Amino acid sequence: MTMGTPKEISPKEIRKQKRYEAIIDAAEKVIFSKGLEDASMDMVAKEAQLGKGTLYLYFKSKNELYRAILYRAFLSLRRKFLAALKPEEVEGQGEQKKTGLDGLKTILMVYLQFYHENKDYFNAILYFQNDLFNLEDPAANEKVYLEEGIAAIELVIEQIEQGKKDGSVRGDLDAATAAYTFWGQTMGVLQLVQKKMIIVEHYHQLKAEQLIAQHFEIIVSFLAKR
Amino acid sequence: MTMGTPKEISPKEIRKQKRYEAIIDAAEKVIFSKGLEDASMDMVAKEAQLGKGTLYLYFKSKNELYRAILYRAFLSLRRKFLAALKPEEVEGQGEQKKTGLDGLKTILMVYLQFYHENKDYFNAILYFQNDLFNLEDPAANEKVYLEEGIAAIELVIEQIEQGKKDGSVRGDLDAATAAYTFWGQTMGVLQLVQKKMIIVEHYHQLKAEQLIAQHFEIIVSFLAKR
Amino acid sequence: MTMGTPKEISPKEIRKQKRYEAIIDAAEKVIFSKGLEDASMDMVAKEAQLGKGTLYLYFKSKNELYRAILYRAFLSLRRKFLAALKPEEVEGQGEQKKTGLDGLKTILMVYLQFYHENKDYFNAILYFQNDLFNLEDPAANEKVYLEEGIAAIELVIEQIEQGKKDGSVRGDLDAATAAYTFWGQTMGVLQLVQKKMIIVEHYHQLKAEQLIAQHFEIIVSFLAKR
Amino acid sequence: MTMGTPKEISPKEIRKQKRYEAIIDAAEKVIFSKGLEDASMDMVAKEAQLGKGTLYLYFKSKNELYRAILYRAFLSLRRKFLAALKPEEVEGQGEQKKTGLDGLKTILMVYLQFYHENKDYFNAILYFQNDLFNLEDPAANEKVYLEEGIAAIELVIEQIEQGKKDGSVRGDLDAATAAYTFWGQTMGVLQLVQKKMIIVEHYHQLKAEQLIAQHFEIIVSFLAKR
DNA sequence: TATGAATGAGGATTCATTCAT
DNA sequence: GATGAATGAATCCTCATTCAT
Repeated sequence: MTMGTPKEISPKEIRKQKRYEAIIDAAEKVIFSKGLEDASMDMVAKEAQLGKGTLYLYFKSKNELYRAILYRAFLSLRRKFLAALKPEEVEGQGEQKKTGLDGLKTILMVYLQFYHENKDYFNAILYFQNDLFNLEDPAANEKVYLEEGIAAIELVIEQIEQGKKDGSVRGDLDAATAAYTFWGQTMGVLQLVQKKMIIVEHYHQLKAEQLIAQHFEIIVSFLAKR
Repeated sequence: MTMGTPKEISPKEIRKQKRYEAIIDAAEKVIFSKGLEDASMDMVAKEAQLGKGTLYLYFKSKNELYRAILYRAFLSLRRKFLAALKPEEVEGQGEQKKTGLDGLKTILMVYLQFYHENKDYFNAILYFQNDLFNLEDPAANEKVYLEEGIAAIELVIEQIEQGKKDGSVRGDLDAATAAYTFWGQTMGVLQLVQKKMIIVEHYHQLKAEQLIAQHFEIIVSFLAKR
Repeated sequence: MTMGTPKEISPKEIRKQKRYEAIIDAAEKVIFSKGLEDASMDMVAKEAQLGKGTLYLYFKSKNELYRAILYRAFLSLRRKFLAALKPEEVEGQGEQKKTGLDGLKTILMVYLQFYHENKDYFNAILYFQNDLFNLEDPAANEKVYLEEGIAAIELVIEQIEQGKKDGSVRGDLDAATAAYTFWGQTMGVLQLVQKKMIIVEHYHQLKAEQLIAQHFEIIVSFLAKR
Repeated sequence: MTMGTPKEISPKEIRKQKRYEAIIDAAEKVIFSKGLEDASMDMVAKEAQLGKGTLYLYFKSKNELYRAILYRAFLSLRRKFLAALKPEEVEGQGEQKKTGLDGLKTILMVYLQFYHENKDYFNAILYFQNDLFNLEDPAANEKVYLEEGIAAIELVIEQIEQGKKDGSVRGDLDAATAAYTFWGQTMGVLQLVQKKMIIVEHYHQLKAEQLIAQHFEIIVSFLAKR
């Protein structure tokens, strides 16, 4: 960010950027605690200690503000993926080679961890998942958040392809198809766990961990099959 | 509900029941065409040709009305499951024995068909799935719809257990755990297909059918494993 | 309901009608004192001592409310026309025959009086006059106020035709054309008098009455020409 | 304005004046296309490629900006009057003598032409006409636009007086009174034509041209009377 | 001079629910 | 039982104007 030379960001720009982030911070605080629908722009403005109009200087609608949060959510998720995938440098041995399957397991683990530790961001993604979405309508620059999400999924695709190459993953898969299917399945299971576990527990005495473990097993055993 | 004396339902009761159903009919028409949020009680009342107050004699809130629809959705789904599972009586041969695995495949197929042919009910279920749910809050009698949903899942559980017995399904599964996991995964994949396929198609040129087929393969191959 | 005599308005209907009028009363009070733009529905509701929502039970928009006022304005104007045109029964002599020209003079006088004594209604009409109007958009039943206005103008047309017949008005006129032209001219002069007299007085030391008298003379002398 | 020393206008002054006009240009573009209410200062600033604050260096309010447009409108109208009144120099014959009545006819024709060809400016004047006006409130220098309007009317006054002298116009008129009355009448008829012709056409099958011709006839016949 | 970031008041409308009749 | 009139909270967004830089 502090690039050194070429760009020389003006202090004005910096202040602007800070405020931008501060508004998202405030929005997160309000939206995560009240829910998107029940959070009003007034509340966000108050939380951010800014005039309501100022919010609209930075985000042209409440939805845009939500998308900024979504962007953060996807970005955070992808970064965790990347961090976890980065070959660990174990002391004295250099890099550890990881198979594609290992990578996929890692991603899955990270996802579950993300679900546990970043419930708010996870819910933002979940909300998005359930939102009917029209690709055409928004100006191109508003789709950044979307591309961040796609980028996260592409990491899964890459690992599947890697696995196909290194033999850790069955070779007959279409990587993209499999990746999206896994994605959907995983979101579905976590949604169930997140929103309906009380019922499941009540009627069948199951624990979230069981479902998650089962899901994990299904995916991994499928990938590795044969 | 009116157990005890099965016969002698007063004509009053009958009229009441008819009106009850008529209101749900009206609610479905309105809600399915406008969406839950955008459908007002006024519209439902008009559609049902009843006073708005009357609605509240039968359903104590808009949500209750939605739940009645949800009940129908689950009921419809379960009936389709049952119908498809009923051993076909092929002429002259008596019943066809079906393995648990066959039953599970059938259920999955029926589910997919349900998704295609009953989008409205499917969406009702999907909406419910995404709704934070608190078991405690509603009066006991409002949970009927829930139990109908549970009953549908229990058909899955039964088939898994049947499969374990007849050897068509791997024996190490916990039936309930697997059933809920499958349920979650399936809802997740169909949610993705339903709400985000435009994006998936746009970025990775996939078709809904591919994801669904992949999902089907994952589940079946897992069940049958070994 | 209580049939008896064909019309027999139910007390409910009466209450409804009363409230309807009461709302318009309140709206007039608020709108005439603050101006249409600056009058809020809240203020009207408060003035009417009703919930804001109730207003919308009777008028489906603020504009509709304004139109109800406009209707009253036109109705009031037309009634004054009618009352003034009604042949006076002078004691002992029976009806006075009035020529068309007399009728037109009467209408003009009444209009001027209306301008003086019903400034608020006059301004409502003036505002309407300056409002771009689209015939197509409103539901038919919303145009009642318009037809009331048309009816007022038609009285002018009738008098011109009457005058052509009885010879008091020049015979080469197209009654409708003349009537609308007079209407436009009169509104224009009164608008000037109403809104810009201060300026006219300041720069040319004229009085409203002079302009009005001049206008009167122009019209009458034209009508009677030859 | 800058009388006194006609020469030596500093380049600074020139730049200032240019910018001043450029802002009005931008304002016209925006206001004429969106309407006064719907045009925002932001839009004007963008159109003028200036900072929003800069606008306020040249015009102390949005209204002031509108008045500058109004000034142009009146100026344009008056210039057209002047141009049309200027005695034509027909080749070989020297100047044509024109009577006052001719001049008044000319002015009326020009006005109608102005209405047709400069609808935007005409509407600006119309809007002004309908605006309640308070002579006291504005700083003296803001009334320039007003005086431009007055100047236009004074041309009418002059022509009436000229006509009284040369016998083409009846001698018993008060020139100022008549001029303002004509002005009001004309604005009224054109307002009707501009805003309500759809209705008039709908209910009485009249055409704008008919009303305008009728108006013309009324005025001219009145002026020339006897 | 020029800028443009910040402000915050302001308003029409909808709708689930109640309750007197 | 039926009704439907009444309620009033709740919310997004715009925009003229100011003022620190």
